[in-house]
Amino acid sequence: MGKAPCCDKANVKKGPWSPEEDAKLKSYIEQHGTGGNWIALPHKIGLKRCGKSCRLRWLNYLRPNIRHGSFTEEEDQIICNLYISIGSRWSIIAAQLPGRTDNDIKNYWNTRLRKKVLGARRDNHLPRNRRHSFHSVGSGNPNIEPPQNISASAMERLQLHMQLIGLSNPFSFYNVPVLENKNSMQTLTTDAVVTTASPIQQLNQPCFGVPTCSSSSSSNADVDLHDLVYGKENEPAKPECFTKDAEMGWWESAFGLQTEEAILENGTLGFYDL
DNA sequence: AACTTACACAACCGCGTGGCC
DNA sequence: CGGCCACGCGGTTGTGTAAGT
Repeated sequence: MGKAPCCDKANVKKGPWSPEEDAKLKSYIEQHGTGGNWIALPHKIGLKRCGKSCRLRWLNYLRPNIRHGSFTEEEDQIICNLYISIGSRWSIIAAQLPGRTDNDIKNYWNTRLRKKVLGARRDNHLPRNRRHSFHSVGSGNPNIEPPQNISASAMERLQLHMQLIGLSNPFSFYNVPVLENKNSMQTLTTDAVVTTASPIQQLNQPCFGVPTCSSSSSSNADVDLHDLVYGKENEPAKPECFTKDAEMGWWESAFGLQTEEAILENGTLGFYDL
């Protein structure tokens, strides 16, 4: 017994929205709101669309103050930092980028930013259901087999993290017996990353690649996230928010919207799910 | 010019969660 | 307390188009 479908699939239209449909939905919601019931909404307007589809269209496209178009360097950095910290919690990441939708950010990460950070990939030749799998994430070394019990997302974040702390081979630690299984990995994560400092403190550490206020932080092998994304050459001026007063954490200066306490209270930071 | 490949973005699907009865 | 339902989220797929051959 499966879950009941949210709508009568035989009688709903699928595919791209027409301008007429957009106009209907937009004008109705602007006048009446959603009424707290997306399922009923398309019937009220006379749209042959699933309520879920209406909701998605509104949230991702029709809603006021939506920003489309290219992402700024500052947004790139925020996305990268948060992805490392919390993984693919796109809605949480989107909450830090006013005007951006989770869908937008997810697409942007999957199609462009990931390549910027982790290197170009050529996996479109793979069947759809094999895209985004771990092996295609560009470690560049086919001989290194990742452990199979770690999610692709987690591995990707680990890889990014390793790049940021300057390890040329992101999987080199698999040579260490104690790290060969996920439990050990969890131990590593828990002991070495999560509990040694508050998440905010961790993020203020160079190893998270955050462009700290002391931009000379890149001692020895540390790699600045900005360098990773944009390269060291032609280094543009860093966003002001990342070079402000040393007393202001990068988090506060970058996000401003939420205090560290609020973030911690919301449980939105930490090195999740590795 | 025609065809193929790669890319970007929109939209769909299925599942987890929380509110309500 | 348990079941139902709608919502929200993240993963995945579809589609249009630009770039390459």
